[in-house]
Parts: sequence; C-alpha cells; structure tokens
Amino acid sequence: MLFRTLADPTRRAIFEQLCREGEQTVGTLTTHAGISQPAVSKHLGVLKQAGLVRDRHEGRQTHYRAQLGALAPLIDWTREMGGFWERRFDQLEDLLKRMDQ
Amino acid sequence: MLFRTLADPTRRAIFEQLCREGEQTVGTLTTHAGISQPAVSKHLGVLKQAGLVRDRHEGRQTHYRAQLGALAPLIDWTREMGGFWERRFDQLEDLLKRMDQ
DNA sequence: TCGATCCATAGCCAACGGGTTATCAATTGC
DNA sequence: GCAATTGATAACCCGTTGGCTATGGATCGA
Repeated sequence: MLFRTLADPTRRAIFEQLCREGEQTVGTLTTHAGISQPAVSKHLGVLKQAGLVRDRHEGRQTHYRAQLGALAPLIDWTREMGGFWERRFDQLEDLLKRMDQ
Repeated sequence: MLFRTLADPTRRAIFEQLCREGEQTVGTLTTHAGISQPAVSKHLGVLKQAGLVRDRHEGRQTHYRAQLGALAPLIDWTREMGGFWERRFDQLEDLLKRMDQ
C-alpha cells in the first residue's frame, strides 16, 4: 500500500510539501500542485487511506498534515531486506570457514 | 523510479525472494511467482532498469541477484522527510520559547 | 545434428490510474 | 437571505501497465 501510494510523483510531491511546510489547506496545496483541485482531493484521499496524512476540518476548509509515523513500515521493510542480505552473507562466511578447516 | 518499481506486489515479491534466497535463475523465480515466465522476465527487466537487480548469464540460463545498494535513495528520502519534520518542530519550539519571554 | 530447454521479445488485451469538467453540500461574508 | 468560496464526489477519457500466448534465438544433451 505504501509503495503504491508513494509511486505517483504528484502525490509524492504533495506529501513532501506537507512534510516541509506542515499543515496546509486543499487550496494552498492545489496552487502548488499544478493540477485541478479535484485531482488534489483525490490524491489526498489516497494519502489519507494509506495513513500518510490526517485531515482537520475548520469551517469550509480542510487542513491536511503529514503523518510521518506512517513511513515506519517502509523503513522496516528496507531493514528487513538488508537483514536477509546479511544473513546470507553470514551463511557464506560460515561455509567458507568450514571449507577452510 | 524506485517507488514505482516496488509498487507492484508481484515485482516486490520477486525482489524479496532474491534478497532472501540470493541468486536465482529465471526458471526458479517463475515457479515461485505463480505467473508466466514472460511476465517474470518483464518484471526482472523493470527491476534491472531500476538498478535493483543484476543479471549474470551462464549457458542458457540467466541468474539474477538483488542489488541492495539501490535502496539507498529510498532510505535517504525517508530520512529527508523526517528531517523536514524535525526542522519544523525546532521552529515551533523556538517560537514557543520566544512567546514565553 | 537434432530435439529439448531456457529465456527474451513481440503483440495483444483487459483493468487500473490519474487527469479533466460538472456539480453539489457546506460554510461564510455582505 | 443570497452570492461567493471551499472542497468532495461523480462521470468520463485516455495512457499505462501487468497479464497472457506465440515465437525465436541460444545453448545443452543425446
């Protein structure tokens, strides 16, 4: 889900801006995104579904902010891949040691 | 490019297997992938283009292995996002300090 | 040498995704 | 109360993508 959500450049740009600038309204995000407001809303919906942003309603505007903790699974995944690699390396090392005897 | 490449579950599964099991032939990967061999080849092509795997030809079979270093930009990106967040937090802290005086 | 195996490529198709415009509900200012 | 603003949703269009089958080139075994 995370990878798919962050795969789109426009959507990633929106998320990055929220990380950089903090809370932003849909209108502000739209002016920077270079696409129509409905398109921005759609992207925000996807980001929200992935847990990457949260929204807060204030009158007729909606403020969105990045939810950085949602990136944790991504960090875990990369660590896991690295772990697999290291484990294989250890096995190779063991094998070489046994061959050395 | 990285996010887009890893967005597809099947492709990610292939990459994960290469991380777990080390070098694998196209045939072996195909048996585990549950899709046709051409589909696997296509995925491997995309992974290769993204730098996530390298291939080695040996007779009529092609061995693929994960190139873990290619994940570095991804790790950098998450760190950058975290950095943005912290900077904003620091600014907020400063602001509160000034208001406290 | 000849059939079998392994993999890559080509060509095709259905589904998905990201964009648009149109519209509507809710809120706000006059 | 009414017009204007804000953002979400609906309906639609079209390019991309991930799957398939068919095929061909290269290598290996007999």
